Amino acid sequence: MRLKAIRKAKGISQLKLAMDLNMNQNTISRYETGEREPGLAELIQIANYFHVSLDYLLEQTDNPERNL
Amino acid sequence: MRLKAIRKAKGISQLKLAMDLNMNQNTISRYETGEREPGLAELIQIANYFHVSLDYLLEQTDNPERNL
DNA sequence: TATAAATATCCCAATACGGTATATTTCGGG
DNA sequence: CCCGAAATATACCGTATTGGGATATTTATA
Repeated sequence: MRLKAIRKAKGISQLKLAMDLNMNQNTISRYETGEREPGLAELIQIANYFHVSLDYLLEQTDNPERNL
Repeated sequence: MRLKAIRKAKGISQLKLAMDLNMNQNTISRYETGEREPGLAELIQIANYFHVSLDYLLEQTDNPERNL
């Protein structure tokens, strides 16, 4: 999860992000420390919030040959 | 999850996929029916197996303006 | 250095997960 | 058509993982 870096790049706090996404601050913290994993719904919410792709968020080097 | 469609396009069975990924056949079935959600590790395994992006696998319309 | 903001951790009940086993559906050959 | 086999879905169950409230710790600022 590249969450922490992305969030900081946007200069927003865990708390604000959490509130915007109707989550708990500690949940965000746990995602960032890797103590917990987000479900797919949360993952997508986060990606959409920051306008980043899931591959980017999950640090997948975008595979050049893909989709189908 | 666009898993079922992708898998069928490649013409492989749930069982073969499951064995290739060291998973159980019913686990694949559950992902496809939506009864269960894969964790991030499984998700990435599957995307890599089929050489598709996570966004594609999760039916995210690749956001044109993205990644930072 | 005191206070506030930001982030991490503890404990817990609830849920979601995967495995084995089994049922159901799909499909090709006779 | 019908039967058997392959493919897929469902039931049950023990366990692991999750998120929330509360709180501790760290970081920043005045």
